[in-house]
Amino acid sequence: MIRTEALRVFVNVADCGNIRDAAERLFRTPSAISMTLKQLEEQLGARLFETDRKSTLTALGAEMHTIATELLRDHDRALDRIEAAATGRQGRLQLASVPSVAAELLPGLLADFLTERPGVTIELVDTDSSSVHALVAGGTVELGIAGPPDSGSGLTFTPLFRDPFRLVCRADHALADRTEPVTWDDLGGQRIISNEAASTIGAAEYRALVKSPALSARNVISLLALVRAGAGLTLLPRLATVSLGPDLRALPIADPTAQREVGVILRQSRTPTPVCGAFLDRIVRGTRDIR
Amino acid sequence: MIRTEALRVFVNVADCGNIRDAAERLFRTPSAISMTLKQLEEQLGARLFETDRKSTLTALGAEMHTIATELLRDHDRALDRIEAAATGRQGRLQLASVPSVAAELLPGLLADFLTERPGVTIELVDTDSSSVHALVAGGTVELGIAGPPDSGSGLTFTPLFRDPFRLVCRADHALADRTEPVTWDDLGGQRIISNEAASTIGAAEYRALVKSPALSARNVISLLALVRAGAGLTLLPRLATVSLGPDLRALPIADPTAQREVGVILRQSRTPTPVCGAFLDRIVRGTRDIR
DNA sequence: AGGTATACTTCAGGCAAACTGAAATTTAAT
DNA sequence: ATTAAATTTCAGTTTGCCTGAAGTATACCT
Repeated sequence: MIRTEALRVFVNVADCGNIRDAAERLFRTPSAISMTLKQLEEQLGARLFETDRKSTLTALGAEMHTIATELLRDHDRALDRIEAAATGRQGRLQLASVPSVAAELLPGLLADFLTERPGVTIELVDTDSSSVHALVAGGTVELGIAGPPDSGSGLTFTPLFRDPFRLVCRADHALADRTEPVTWDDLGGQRIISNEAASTIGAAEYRALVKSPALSARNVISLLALVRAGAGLTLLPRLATVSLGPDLRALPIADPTAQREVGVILRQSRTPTPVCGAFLDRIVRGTRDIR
Repeated sequence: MIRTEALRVFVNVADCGNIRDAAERLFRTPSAISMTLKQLEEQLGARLFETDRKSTLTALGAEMHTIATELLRDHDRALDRIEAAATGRQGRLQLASVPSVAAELLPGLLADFLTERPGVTIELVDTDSSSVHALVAGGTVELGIAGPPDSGSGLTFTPLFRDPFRLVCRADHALADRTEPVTWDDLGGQRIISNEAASTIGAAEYRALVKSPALSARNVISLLALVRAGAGLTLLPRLATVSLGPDLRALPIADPTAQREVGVILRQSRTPTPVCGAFLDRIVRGTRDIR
């Protein structure tokens, strides 16, 4: 069997015009090169060089040189692609995230990641937590960033950080200038606009506040528009409130259980691609301080 | 370094869906396959199969499978081309020959040769002996079939057979019905049309006959046309006379030195291509009986 | 032409890598 | 739970490449 490395030896000797220089290039001794060349010629049953001074190729040698050079080029290129795919230097990363993380955390992380890995392509979908779960479960997206999924969904959840809810109200609202954290009692009689993120709040007091089907919104933009319009108040994770306008306030809440958990969603028994794995490391490192 | 054979192992296992079958295909034991696979995953730093039952690939494994399959296809194809070139199964053979050999001997040999080696291309030039030498010396053609070249021309000559000259005359010529071989004396007073082949005849008597610049022709067709027209007689190698029409005769010549030597012309210190080498064998075998 | 330097090949020994067969472990199935 | 099958691990052997030294051929120089 003709070894690829024997062809590489041949091409190098042909290019150098002598064994000594080729040996140096290949970090071998001349004797090793000589033996490899001899073996190659035996396997082919024909000579590749005119004399044993390797300065001139036979006709077959010249033909071989063309074919082997091409072979090695393709070979090295393919091996590089494999290497790139395996180390995550190259590949496609499809991910879905809840909007707050997508807007506040991911941009910086993704920008750095792409700069380090020019061969990587990223596709980001931002949507609510349950859609993130669905996209990961369905394989549309490899990685999700959202709250914990239902058990038995075939998904794994790796917690990243916890994020306390805040009360969002207009700057001219009665509660806006409170210095103390807001209690559930403070919200008695207020109209609360429910939303998907806040629905994970387990506190019975909150449940009572949003029990009746008053008003709810799915999208953060419309949610805030409703608050701005004076339609009511809402609760949002802290991260979703960092870029509110001057006309709105985000007030801490006294109940420490009013928080959401954000983590990474993956499909069970699906080894992540190397790109995904690398980005995962990056996310964990990038959110360690928030935890 | 990732070996090509390791990739072949991987692709086979992926295709078979298990190690045992792949081991059988590759004439290895399952343990060898297992170790190669393990080593490959270590070199990549990532898993290629989801479980250690090799039935499902990871995302990286699937990507690798695509790349590696393509790599192996190209690799095997290139190696086959090399093999074909080295064994003369494929390639181009450019050869030049004197017309008599080209017309009488080569057609059969070439036809057989091409049937055995479908990948081979042949280009045949037929011209006079000295042009054959020039074409070989100039590299236009790799192999020549002709008389011996001048020494010092950088050509090698391998004798194939000797071919006695015959006297060509019209069927109604006075000499046409002779039963005895023709002597130089018989030709006294006859007009001899000289030609390149006959100019190698060394006999002083013949030299005397064609000394004065009477008539000469280069091409066999025109030479015979002249004889037919009654312009004179000529001497041609026996091989060139086997297909004369009924109106011409080819008479043996008494002088045993009136013969030409035909052989193979190659460039000195140029290793013949494998196709050429193979055809050379064929010529030698095909002309052994004539010698 | 002869001597010398250079280039290549050959040889023997060392060493690393790969393969085999047996035993252990893991996984799937009844 | 037990059994059967598949895979991995382990130890030992073999294979084959590489090195360094010695030998041979070639080219260059005087």
